[in-house]
Amino acid sequence: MRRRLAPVLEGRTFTRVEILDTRLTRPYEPHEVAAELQGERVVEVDRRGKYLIVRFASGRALLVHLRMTGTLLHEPDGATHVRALVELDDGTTLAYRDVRRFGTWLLLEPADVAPYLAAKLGEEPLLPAFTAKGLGERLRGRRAPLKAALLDQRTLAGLGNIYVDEALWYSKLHPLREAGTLDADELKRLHRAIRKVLELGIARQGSTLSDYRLPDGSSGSMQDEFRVYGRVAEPCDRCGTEIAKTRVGGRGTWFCSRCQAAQSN
DNA sequence: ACCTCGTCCTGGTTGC
DNA sequence: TGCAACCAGGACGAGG
Repeated sequence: MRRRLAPVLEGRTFTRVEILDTRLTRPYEPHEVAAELQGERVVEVDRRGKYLIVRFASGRALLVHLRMTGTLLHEPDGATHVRALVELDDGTTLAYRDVRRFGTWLLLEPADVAPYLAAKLGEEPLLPAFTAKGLGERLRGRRAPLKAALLDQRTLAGLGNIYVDEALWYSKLHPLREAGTLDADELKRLHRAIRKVLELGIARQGSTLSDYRLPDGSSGSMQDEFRVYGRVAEPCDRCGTEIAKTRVGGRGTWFCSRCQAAQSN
């Protein structure tokens, strides 16, 4: 999304902003945020974890979190569930569509951007600084299920329910494994698997299960790469055992009970 | 400090 | 066929 949005937004000025959903900018007034955004010029579209960061020449930044069903559409054609509209100085329009209304827009002053993100997010798993050893340090002493620890954005940034299940399958680790008990080899496998699934997700441009779209309206294809997510009773691609479904931390959880044994290997 | 769970929200699916 | 109940989940606040 960031990669597709950057060429559309960078250098553009927000000439008119209309926020249609009062939930989007909570707790701030939609019309006040819209007024503040008007006239801002985009210098960069950045990303941190699951936040899109629209950086303006003023130093301020708009943090967009798409949550479940948010999408940013350039030149939308008859889109439904449009929650905000941005007119750009090249005459084109950016629409924010969000069926479930979980997404958020937060406009931050220059000094607040870095501290806000630092408080909410752990390391970026695709940067060189992210290591298996570092991952071990983040998990050390934690008694929560491994899956729950990985879904916590402060452990590392960017993994959601799909990517955690996929990463655990690749690393052959059980979702209920106590997070702090992984040995060096398991951490190495997990580290590799996390990078693999995120890189695959980016290459496939995300998973379109129903609502997710790229800014040009096209679909992602990561759903075609799923090894476990949503595949209950289908055979495991590695061993043929039927994929199991359970709940961990209130989330649907798919795994192979043979490949991902409860105990360490 | 850490952990778990309920809540928000809508539309698609399931079950009677 | 119609309608109610259920399911999907990221982040956050309450409570343990």
